[in-house]
Amino acid sequence: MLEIAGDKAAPLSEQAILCLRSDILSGTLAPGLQLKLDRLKDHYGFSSSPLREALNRLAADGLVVIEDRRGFFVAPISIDDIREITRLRQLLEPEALSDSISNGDDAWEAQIISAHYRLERQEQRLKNNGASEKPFILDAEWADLHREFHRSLLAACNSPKLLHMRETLFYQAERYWHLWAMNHPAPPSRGSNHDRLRDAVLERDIVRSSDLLKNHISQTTEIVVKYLEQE
Amino acid sequence: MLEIAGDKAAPLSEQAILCLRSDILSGTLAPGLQLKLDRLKDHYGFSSSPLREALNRLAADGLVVIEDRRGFFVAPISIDDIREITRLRQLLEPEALSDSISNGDDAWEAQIISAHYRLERQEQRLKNNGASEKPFILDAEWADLHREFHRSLLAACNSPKLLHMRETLFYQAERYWHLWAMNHPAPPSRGSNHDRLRDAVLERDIVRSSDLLKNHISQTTEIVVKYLEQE
DNA sequence: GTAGAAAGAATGATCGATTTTTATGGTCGG
DNA sequence: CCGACCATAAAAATCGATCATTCTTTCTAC
Repeated sequence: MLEIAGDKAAPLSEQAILCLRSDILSGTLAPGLQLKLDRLKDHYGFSSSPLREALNRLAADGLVVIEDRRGFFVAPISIDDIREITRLRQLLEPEALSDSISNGDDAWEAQIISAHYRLERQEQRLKNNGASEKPFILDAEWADLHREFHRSLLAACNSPKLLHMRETLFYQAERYWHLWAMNHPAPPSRGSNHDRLRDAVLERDIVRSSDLLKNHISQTTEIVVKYLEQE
Repeated sequence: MLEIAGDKAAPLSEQAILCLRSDILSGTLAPGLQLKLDRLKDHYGFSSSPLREALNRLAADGLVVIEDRRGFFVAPISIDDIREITRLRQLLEPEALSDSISNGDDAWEAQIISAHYRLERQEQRLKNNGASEKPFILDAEWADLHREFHRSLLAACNSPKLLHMRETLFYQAERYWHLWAMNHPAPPSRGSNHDRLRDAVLERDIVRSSDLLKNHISQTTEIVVKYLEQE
């Protein structure tokens, strides 16, 4: 049976999730904002049913909070919150990474190399583009590739639940990075982190790569927290 | 539609969650079963909108899986799955417990003592009731009290996200306990586990209580896994 | 002038019907 | 007898309208 392109349109509720998540992560929908269905309907063109479905699922990811009979709100942000996210990422990601390194095969390695290469290329492109004053994270393409690189590192972990939890935390953290980046023209300039991480993982050095990963997570969070504190 | 009770009625979608979760945990809705909306509508009396909302939220808890355009299914069970649940519980629960022990105040201690007392009383009642051949977990009241006791131990942990993750895992594990219990007339007879756990926690002994908790988790899982393997 | 009640508007929650998509069963040509 | 193909039935997805609750504003009484 041949696969025809037209058939596989995702359900509207899925599309709504993508739109909403994207706008929440980018801050277009500000933290704390009430998400009124009428507004969303007008803005996105989805009807209320798929929107409610999307909002319910995003609530599970911690990007939306539900207050019974009062509606949906973009999850608020706080220093405590990003600290919590960081702590859990530091607990879960090394666990997943250790698994992944133990189980990964050639295809897994290849995927990592590929993802890293694409990420690096995009960084080069951005640097040359005169947009060099803009932090990478603000570029949607970079954000996708960055997410994909980190995912590839853990892809051989055989615990779907662990990966899922880790993914929701990653999304939650991304929102803070955006927030920081929007107020900071200077790029983070910690480019070689990903290189070292990739190398340590490919060398199957669990201890070193876990440390690098934990440091990577800490560093990013510290930058964000410093910014939030001075607000 | 007459709603007699005052204004504090939960939304139908919330009620639907409770009904569905209860029936999934108890096995009334068997693992793997497709949850057709028409059937659910007839059986529970909710309309499709609240049902879909409930199913979406239960999917976030891992009790339901969604297949796009094909519907909702009760999450399947497997040995790998319970092992995964167990592994994550062993990772998260000690982390939360350590927090809780560090932060807990008198009210927290009192809550633990109270929850433990109520659990023990219910166990006594069940033992005397001639239903002594039935594992405790099959008694809905016991299951609630048991859940509450474990929750109380961790209640002083200051990471809501951690507690939430831990809670979803606990629910997922409960389903396996039920499954085992339905095929085993003999009670588990590991009664003093909870006593020791309570004492260690109240003594603020993080190491010992973490060990006890991890053992408690392992023991239960091993029983379940042994049962599943012989199937 | 202010508190409290009540009307009105806004919005979430729910429903029943309609539209799309998937599953099923039967027929035909090989 | 097997597999591709169509027709039909089943079910999910979606929609637009209605119902119920919460929020806002207005009005009245003190």
